[in-house]
Amino acid sequence: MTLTRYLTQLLKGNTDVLILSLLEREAMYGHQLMDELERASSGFFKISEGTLYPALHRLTRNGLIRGKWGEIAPGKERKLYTVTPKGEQELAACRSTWGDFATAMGLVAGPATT
Amino acid sequence: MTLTRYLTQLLKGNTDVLILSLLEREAMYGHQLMDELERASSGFFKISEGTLYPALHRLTRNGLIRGKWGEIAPGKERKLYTVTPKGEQELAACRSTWGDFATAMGLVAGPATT
DNA sequence: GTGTCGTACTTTGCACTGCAAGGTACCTTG
DNA sequence: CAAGGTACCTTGCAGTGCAAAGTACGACAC
Repeated sequence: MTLTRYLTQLLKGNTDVLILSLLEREAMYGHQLMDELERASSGFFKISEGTLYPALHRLTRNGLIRGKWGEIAPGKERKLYTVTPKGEQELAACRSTWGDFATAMGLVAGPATT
Repeated sequence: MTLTRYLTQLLKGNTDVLILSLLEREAMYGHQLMDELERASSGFFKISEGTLYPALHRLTRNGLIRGKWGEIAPGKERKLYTVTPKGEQELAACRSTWGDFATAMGLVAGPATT
């Protein structure tokens, strides 16, 4: 399906924004993020581990989030991620950019007389 | 600038949709598409040749558009592209997908209390 | 205890796309 | 003729999503 490919490309870049948005609400660990993302988007977004973990490491490397091992329950160690101040700024900037982008898309591809 | 990188990633996949949308209105050739895209988006989208031509060839290879050499004026040969029926269908599908994607983005990253 | 399963984290290799840069050809203008 | 602009094409690199494979550990059944 070529539509699947389109979706894959659409996700590019937005993965980081989605992760930051979720972490802004609440600190989470990897798999929790995957589940929350799917639920928050009503099942629309389903990212795989091969997408999520590299993204988390990338965001960490860029100083937008920070991960700390912690015990979420007796005997349960998880890597909890939180958004840094720099991450907050970046997220705000990306939201603005996304708005502009969506507007421009509407101008060009929008006049769908559908 | 990391925002520039974000924009680059956002464009991924959408290049094809933008090109199809413009060609749906009117047959055009390469450079004309670059100019029209910039104008139609109020200067927001500025794609380079290295993005445009490979995209045109990709769309042609997939049977979504068709290019024919023609004389647009005495002594001026240009490669004019038109959208095929398959391209029209694809474009409609992509528009629908784009709408769903934008909606999902709003659900997750939307609550910008900015 | 042992085996099996599910959860959690990580990494590798591939596929796709945008883009800077370089190349060719033609027409126009000085 | 030289210089510049327009138009088309190609190459090499960078960034990202993803399938797949690997490791580790706790929970459960037997």
